Amino acid sequence: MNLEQILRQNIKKALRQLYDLEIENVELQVTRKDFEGDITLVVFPYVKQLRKNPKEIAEKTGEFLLKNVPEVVDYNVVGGFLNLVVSDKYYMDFLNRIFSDKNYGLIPVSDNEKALMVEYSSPNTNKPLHLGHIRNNLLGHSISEIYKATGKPVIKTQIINDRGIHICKSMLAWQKFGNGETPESSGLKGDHLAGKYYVKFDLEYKKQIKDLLEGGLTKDQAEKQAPILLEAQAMLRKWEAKDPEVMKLWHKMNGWVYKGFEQTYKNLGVSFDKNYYESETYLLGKKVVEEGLKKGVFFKKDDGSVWADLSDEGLDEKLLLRADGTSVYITQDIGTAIKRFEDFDIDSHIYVVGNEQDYHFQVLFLILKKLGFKWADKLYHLSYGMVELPDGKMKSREGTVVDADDLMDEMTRTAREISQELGKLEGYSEEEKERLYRIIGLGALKYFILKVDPKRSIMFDPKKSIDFQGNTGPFIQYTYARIQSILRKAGDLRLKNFKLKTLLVKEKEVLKQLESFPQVIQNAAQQQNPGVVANYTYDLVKTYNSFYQSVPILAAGDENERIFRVKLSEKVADTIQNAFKLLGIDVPERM
RNA sequence: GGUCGCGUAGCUCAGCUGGAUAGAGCAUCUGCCUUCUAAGCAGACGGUCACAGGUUCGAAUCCUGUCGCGAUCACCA
Repeated sequence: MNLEQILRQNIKKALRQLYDLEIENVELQVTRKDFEGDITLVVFPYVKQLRKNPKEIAEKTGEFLLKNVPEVVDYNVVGGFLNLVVSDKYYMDFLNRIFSDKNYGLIPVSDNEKALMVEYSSPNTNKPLHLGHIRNNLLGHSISEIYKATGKPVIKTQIINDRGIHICKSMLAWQKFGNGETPESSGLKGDHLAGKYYVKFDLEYKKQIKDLLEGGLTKDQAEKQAPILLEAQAMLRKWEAKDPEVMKLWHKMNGWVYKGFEQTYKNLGVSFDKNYYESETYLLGKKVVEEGLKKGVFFKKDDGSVWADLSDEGLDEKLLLRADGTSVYITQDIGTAIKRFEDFDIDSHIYVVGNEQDYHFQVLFLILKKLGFKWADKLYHLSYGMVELPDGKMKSREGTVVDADDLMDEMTRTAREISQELGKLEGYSEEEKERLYRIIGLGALKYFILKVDPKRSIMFDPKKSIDFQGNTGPFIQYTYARIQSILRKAGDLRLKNFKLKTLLVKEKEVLKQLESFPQVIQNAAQQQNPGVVANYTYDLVKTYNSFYQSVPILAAGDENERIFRVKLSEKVADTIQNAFKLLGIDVPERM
């Protein structure tokens, strides 16, 4: 039982014995810095029922706790706030209790609980990944790790949008203008190569539209009749008919792209347990929709198209199958969801997808519920905000996207420049240095993105570089590295036992921070927000640095103090590492 | 127009399951490296929590309305 539970229990007991009052909620909060104490009970909620003044209730309760709870060694009352002072011994025992647990705060994944599936990334295979995908990937990876740390088994997946007209566009452009160019011949990463031809298609398409407009066609006509678009549509039909030539080209170019994605994912530090491909699942949904039609869940219009009527739920009618029988986006998602629950023993599913698709998921979940799937109310959309540039949203057509690979390289470059300027890496090989620059550069990038509440949009200004000072990844990594330096010098002090009478305020502050880590993980999972972990880590580090700066550790006069402070420091470092693991950020031994 | 989300310091963000005087970082300014790594620490400056009502002992937080920004309402994905 932790301190908070002990206190809650005893406060209930106190009110019962003192006033014969049964209460549900005990409102505890961390005592504000300007007051003496560690934990504060707010007694206002009981005032009305008891018809006594808050000060008296607080006094009596404080007295009771002081007498009956060994961890409470003093109290004071300010207005309706009862500030409790917790014994130093409690915190020293706490440190001893958690010290040898390297995974402090992380609950081992349970083997008898059903898994949660998390879908993220979901790229198109016609262009490289950009900053928007980075946010998506980091959120997906981090939320998976956070759930695992609460003991929940997690299966990470992505749906790869590998078919459709947009894929044909880059294929066609490569066929027409590529002259057989390959990643090997050009030195381009496969996904960038495909992206290059996707852009080429668009240029040519625009040119043809312009010509047609000059030839006297309307804008609408020109957009629909441009020869290159007609060719792309013809190619899609051939693809659906499994034309060998087209399939061969499709396999070849997608192969390039997958290789490129693999490298980007590796650099970003994310991975998947299972891939789903749209080309393999897009037919599944059709069957289910047709069954739903028979059961009367959906209806057919005169032209033969199939719809879901969601007007009872306050939404519109939604198309599920076109008049010609072909499927639309949501049809495929229906099939994919069902397949996933068949393929794996999962009880819930999170889709990490941008908030532009809020409506889509609302509809998807409703339809699955209408179809009678029990798990339909265990589907969640982790909806996150867009990454915006100073002049608006990223638009791939307008060339304003921030490329994922470029950005990671740039972050590494910045880390290298700063490191070299500071020049603290004597004795490191070039290889070790380069690895370190990556850790720091990516740490800055990942923290920058993950510290923000997912539902908010992020402002990214390419002209301003991401900070490496203040509330940043490198700041926290730096604290970790500094502690490692101390631990290297501390020898076997960490293994000894300490005997102390009292703690300094700064020491106690750090221990209080450490104590809340497990609860922070629970909150982060519950809110599906890695930012909770990021901000906690920052607070922990701030508190530790303040201690570090004002209290000698290895230079302390008394050996018991040295032992205690080394152990405390080690535990802070462990916790930084564990917290950052949840964010997918590495920590360095030196920097 | 309907629906959803957001609006906190010059900028980027915490705080939002109601609690004490609204917190950080960046930027600007002041101190601190002969002692464990100064990517640090200590401090100053900076706020009508978009606005107006309401609920409450108490509202940045909950409710209603207004304004502003964004997304969405496709036989695109």
